[in-house]
Amino acid sequence: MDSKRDFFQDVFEVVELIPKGRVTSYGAIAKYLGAAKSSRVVGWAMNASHKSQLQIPAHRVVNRLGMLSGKMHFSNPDEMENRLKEEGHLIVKDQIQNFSSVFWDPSLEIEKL
DNA sequence: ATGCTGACGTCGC
DNA sequence: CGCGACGCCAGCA
Repeated sequence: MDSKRDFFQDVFEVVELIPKGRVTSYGAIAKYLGAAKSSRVVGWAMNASHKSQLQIPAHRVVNRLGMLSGKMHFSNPDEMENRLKEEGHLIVKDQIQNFSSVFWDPSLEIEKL
């Protein structure tokens, strides 16, 4: 079965599907993949996203609190915050304001094939 | 080859 | 209600 697909690959596809102006959390992706307890691995996938040739908008992925917990891992920490601001998000203290409104739940937006 | 850490989240006390 | 510990998977020393 293809269910053995790489966990990272699934994460990459979901993250790529995040529409501009929206953000999601590691846990949301993990749950969508059926691994709510593997939220850490989702973050790890983001780390690999830089290695991947695919352009993964990792800046659109934040923690449950809407905090840019992974900004420090970007080429430039300010890049994540800057990009989100360009998409119309308001960042205060490295935290996305109005996070609930811009939150994008894959399990709700993406139709299961 | 083995063990620890790491971009989180949930459960337990 | 607040703090602590565990779990998950993969990369790296």
